[in-house]
Amino acid sequence: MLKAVGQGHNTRAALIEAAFAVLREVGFAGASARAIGDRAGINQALVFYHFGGVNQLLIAALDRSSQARMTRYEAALAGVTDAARLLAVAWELHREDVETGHTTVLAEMAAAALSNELIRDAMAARVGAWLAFTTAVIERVLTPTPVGGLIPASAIAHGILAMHLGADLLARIEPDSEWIEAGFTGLGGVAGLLGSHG
Amino acid sequence: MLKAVGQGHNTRAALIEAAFAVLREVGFAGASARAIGDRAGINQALVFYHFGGVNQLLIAALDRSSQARMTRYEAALAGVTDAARLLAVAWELHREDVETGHTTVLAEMAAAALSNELIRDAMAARVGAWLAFTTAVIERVLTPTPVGGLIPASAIAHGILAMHLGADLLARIEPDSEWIEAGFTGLGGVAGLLGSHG
DNA sequence: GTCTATACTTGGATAGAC
DNA sequence: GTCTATCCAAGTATAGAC
Repeated sequence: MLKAVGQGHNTRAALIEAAFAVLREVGFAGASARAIGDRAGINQALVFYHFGGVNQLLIAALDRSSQARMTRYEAALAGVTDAARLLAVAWELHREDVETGHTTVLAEMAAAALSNELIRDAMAARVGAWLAFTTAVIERVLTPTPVGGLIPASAIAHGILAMHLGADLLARIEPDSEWIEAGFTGLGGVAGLLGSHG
Repeated sequence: MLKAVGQGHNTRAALIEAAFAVLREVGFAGASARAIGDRAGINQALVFYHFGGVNQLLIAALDRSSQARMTRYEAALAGVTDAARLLAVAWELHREDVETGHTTVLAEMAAAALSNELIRDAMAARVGAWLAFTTAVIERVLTPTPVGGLIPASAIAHGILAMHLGADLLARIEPDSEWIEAGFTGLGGVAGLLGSHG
């Protein structure tokens, strides 16, 4: 099964990386084959040769982003069982996501999902995986606390993902993002308040 | 100051309404002058005559949407002072926003703000007003409770807006939105837990 | 596998008739 | 104030040379 590919793999990877960068910087509306090709220093025709279309390339970029972050999240949250530590790690992971643009790309693809069936289906698969993962973590950490019985872990997971995406949208307009840190530390206080009589 | 305008006002209003509808259904990416004109049964050239460009029309639609909802919110939240009632009213208002598409339009414009300065500035003004309003409500209701001292009202307001927008993005992909109601009722339970020893 | 060239489509925007 | 006609720019997609 030796495939005598030359530059093929490199080009594919370069296009995926460029697609990610363009998606991050000018969003779905600006993510044309030309913009991505230019960004990668590669002819726009190769977008169609390698991926069959622009949206398919964007989905490939989403997949790579999502997979990379999933590995990171799994590693960072593996041993976490108490709520205080979960908040600290989650805060760090969120910051990483925002700074590296992964959240922006996810939010842009979610926006694009409104009118594009291909993207919507691709997003459904990825988001489903994230919800399952987050629900499992929440369940593990929150079940023994008093909040555990009040809100289903799955509902909390949905809320976290929504907040994650919404925070990115908000940051484009209101660059002052201190509220997130205030929220994380404040939640720690609330957890203490609840724990003190659990 | 009698302006002898004939159809002008009607046309402007029809275009704004059509812009809202298109934004809601196919998002910013699909909101072209032609799409909006067709939707209104009006020639696309009038978009430029009346508004100077597509983005300006979209901003006018955003403004109308935002203003209409602001009046509604002010009326609905005027007399609310306790947390349980706030949750109930907020849940109803959120549902209205989602069903009528106001949230989707806001989220699409937020997505567009990434690469469009005009839209970003317009959004900044509107979002600023919403944050101020929400912060005031939160402050009034939450200050006397134990949570009041832990998280600044402004941070909570940012979180609520982020969740509002994020929930809309999520709903495009995961149509199952029961988690929101579960979250609202769950929060009521948490409030009770905190109040029982405040 | 990559490039150039090109056909085709859509969208922004303006000029000019009515 | 509204419409038709039109120009121009940008984007998708394919064919064919290398």
